Parts: sequence; structure tokens; C-alpha cells
Amino acid sequence: MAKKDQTIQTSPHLQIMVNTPLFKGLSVDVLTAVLNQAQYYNFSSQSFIFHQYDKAENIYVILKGQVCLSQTTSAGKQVIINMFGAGDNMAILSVFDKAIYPLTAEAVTDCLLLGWSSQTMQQLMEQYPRIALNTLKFITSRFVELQDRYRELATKRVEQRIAHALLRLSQKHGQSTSDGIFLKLPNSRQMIAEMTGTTLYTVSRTCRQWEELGLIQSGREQVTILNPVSLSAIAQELPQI
Amino acid sequence: MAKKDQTIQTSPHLQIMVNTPLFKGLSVDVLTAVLNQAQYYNFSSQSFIFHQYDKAENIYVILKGQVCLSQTTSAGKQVIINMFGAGDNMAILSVFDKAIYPLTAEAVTDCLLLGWSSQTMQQLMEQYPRIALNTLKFITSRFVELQDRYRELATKRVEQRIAHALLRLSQKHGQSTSDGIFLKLPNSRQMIAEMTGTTLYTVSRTCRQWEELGLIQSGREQVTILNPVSLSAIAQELPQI
DNA sequence: CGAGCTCTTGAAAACCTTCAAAAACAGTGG
DNA sequence: CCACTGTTTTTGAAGGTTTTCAAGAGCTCG
Repeated sequence: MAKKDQTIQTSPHLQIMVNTPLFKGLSVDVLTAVLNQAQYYNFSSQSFIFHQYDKAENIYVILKGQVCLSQTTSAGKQVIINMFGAGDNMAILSVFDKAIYPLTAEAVTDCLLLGWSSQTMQQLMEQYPRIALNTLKFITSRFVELQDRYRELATKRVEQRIAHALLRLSQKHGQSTSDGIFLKLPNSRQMIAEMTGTTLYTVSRTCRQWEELGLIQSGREQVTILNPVSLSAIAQELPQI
Repeated sequence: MAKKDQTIQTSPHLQIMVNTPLFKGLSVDVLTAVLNQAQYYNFSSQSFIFHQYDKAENIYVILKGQVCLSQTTSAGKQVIINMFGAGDNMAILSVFDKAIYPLTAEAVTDCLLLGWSSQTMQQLMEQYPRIALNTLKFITSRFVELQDRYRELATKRVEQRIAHALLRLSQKHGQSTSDGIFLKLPNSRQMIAEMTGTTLYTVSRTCRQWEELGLIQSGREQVTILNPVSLSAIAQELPQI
């Protein structure tokens, strides 16, 4: 699935590298050194970047495309832990020896990634401690985020969780249009269900209801958020505006 | 609440320091240097070590006692994220400037902690990069753990989650007795409920049922696990043994 | 021995899932 | 262009799980 490709022009991607959490604050020289050690990877839509339980070999930065990170339970249910996009770092734990991917990464769209092997990244971190500290800071913030979502899952009702998930998705992956924020998601009801710990039926009913109220406009594999403010009010269970 | 105390004999605690994730693999010299920068803190049972939203100032190692980490929702519900004990590290994110505690830490029993200020730990990490790498490894493993619990919350029924919570607690905080593994928990039904995202009523019913089946023996503020194997089968929804 | 917790229990209600089936849609090939 | 196919979404009805509310029982400690 993955095709290595060394001939891609780096200039448009440099901007992403400069801003990605792992490499923030590095000098151009260091950044160039880091880039020289990287390999480009292409993954086509719906292909797998890595599988849960595989030996963790690479650490990635996403340059282009959208990646879905999910876990599968022993009973076969899927849970989507996160959706990543351009600029996001992935598979941090690969820097540790004998690490195992704790989840599966699937390309939702065609993706272009930059990757470093375990050993390469270990060396880079030793050579440039700033990278290690950046990584620590990044993973800590991800940890805090996940804690918040854990609490949400433990305390909020399905409707609120769906609202929240839509808002999070729209912030990260949405495109502003004249109507509102447009979201393209393959198999959207199913996906939203797996992000919020519910079923596609409940998501469908909830979205339908919101469509009736004019909060969203939804169709096959896409949702447009027309009224983020009301949606946010639902997410927090505030009295409706 | 906190009383600083510099006169405590370090010998019995040194063993804990050597094995705590943050300081694993450090030479005795380095460990001594690290210890010299630390301060001892005493917290009595039920006192707060820090509050959610406070400025994060200290990073801790627990030497003695049990600490409950919880978040409070805007609606006032509590969610217990973790229970820590001797040897555990706490409030890692304090090493970052302007960090805010994302949760509240309450001493469940009388506690003795070792603490370092933000700046001190930053300096230590710069001076001994091994500490930074240890921290990265530690927080990564905590992250992976939390992901697993997130999935559990999203996919499993209450009964299974309670079983899992009891098993986790017993592993970490239980005492082996002739009958089974004994767990002391103040306000146990309520606490278990807050750990599993359910209500104390449901926990009570579930525990009662397990007691009838002879899997546990439960009383006021305590639970003894008599049959961890069956409990584990319930947690995984296996056919009963 | 009474006050205040903690825990249990029952009944009703709310919430959500499951199952089944139909409708809507996109893409394909004739 | 249209019928056909497979996928995605919607909808209804039934059922299961869990919460909520209310009240009582049991323990502990001053």
C-alpha cells in the first residue's frame, strides 16, 4: 500500500513541518537535518497505515489527507479514538523499543506522510533534546484532551456527545462555506456513532431531528453545521437559545 | 494542609524512588542530586493536594498513601480518572510553563509525597535528559492505558465496567488475605460509580448480586474479591465458568 | 442511643439499542 | 438515459439496560 517517494517538492510542506508540535522551535538547519532523515509515504484512501498490535516501527507527520485512528474490541466493535489531519503527529510511541501500535490507522482520504523509523527518531531526540521535550509536551496535551473526552463519555448523554463530536470535527476538518461549516465523512452516521460510543441508528435520528430544527443540513456522507452556537448549547446542555 | 518536612529518613523511600517511572535507570549519584532538590509534603486523609484549574506548580512522587484524581463537570458530577498509590508519579504537566492542573487530587489516606517545583524539574530534565525520556515513556504508557479505558467506557455495559474497575483496584491497591483480595475504599459504592460512569444505585445492585453468587464479599467502605477469575470473565463478557 | 453516613431495594421512567424493513442515493453498464 | 446494484440513511416498534426517585435498613461513632 505504501509507496516511498523521495522526489516530492518540500517547499509547500516545510510550512507544515515548522508548525507541527514535534518540531516547533527548531532552527532551519536542524529542521533540514530532520527532513533529510525522513521518508515520504503515500497511502491511498481506505488503505491502512498500520494495524493495532503490529510492531510500532515508524513515527509520522501527516502532510496531506485525513487519518482515522480506531481500536477494535474483542467483540468486533470499533471505536474511533481520533481523526487526524495535516500537521498532526502520529504514532509517537514508536520511539520506544518493542512498542506495539495500540490502534489502527486508516487513510480516510489519499494521504501523504513523512515518516521516521524508531531508531532514526531516537537518534534525533538524543541529538536534539528539544524534539524530546516537544514530544513530551505534545503527548501531555493529547493526554489531557483524552481525559476530557473520557469524562464526557462518562457523564453526558448521547445527544450531547454527538453535538460535541460534530463541533470538534468541524473545527479540525471542516470547510467554511456560505451556508456553514461543511464536513465530508465517508459513512458518516456509522463514523459519528463510533466516535461517540453509540449506534448509527441513534446518530441518524439525532441528526434528523437537528435538521428539522435547522441546526444542521445533512446528506449522504456529509454534514453541514448551520448553527454551531445552538449545537454547542446542546453539547453543554444549556437551556436552548 | 501541606506541611513541609525536611527531616524524614530517606532510606525506606529510596527504594520507591529507584523504581518510580520517572527516575528509573538513574545512577545513585544522580538520584541523590534529584532527591536533594525535593521537598517532602504531608497531606492528611481527605485533604486536597491540588485543585482542578489551579496553576500547576509541583510535580510529585507518592511515597505513602493513596490519592484520588478526579474531574468535576460543569453540572457538578464527579468522575474519578485514577487512583494512585506509592511509587506513582503525579502532575507531570507541571513541568510546562503556565500549565493548569486538569483535575483535582485528594488524599484518600494520609499521604507522604515528594515534590519538585516546575522550575526545579525543568532544570533536572535539562541536566539529566534521561529523566525527560523516562517521563515521555511514562506519560505515553498512561496515554495508552487511558485509551483502553475510553474504549471500555464506549463499548461495555455497566456490569462489565464495574468488574474491570474492581480488578484494577485490587491489583493496585488490594491486600491479599486468606479469603481473597481485600479493598478498603471510603464511600465505596459512590467511588466505584464515579470510576465507571454509572450511579451508586447500580453499583450497589451489581455488588449485591455478585455477593449472592459468592464472587465478592462486600461491606461498608470495603470489598473483598473472592473469585477474581469469574469477575474477569464478567469483565470480558465470557460465558460464565 | 441517636445522628449521620452508607448501603440496599422497589417501582417507574428515561434513554438507548436492537431488529427489521423500507427509502434514498451514487455509480455502473447496458 | 434508465434500470440495476450495492451502500448509506431513515424510520417504527419492541425490548433491554440504566437512571431516577423515594424510602427504609444497617453501621459507626460520639
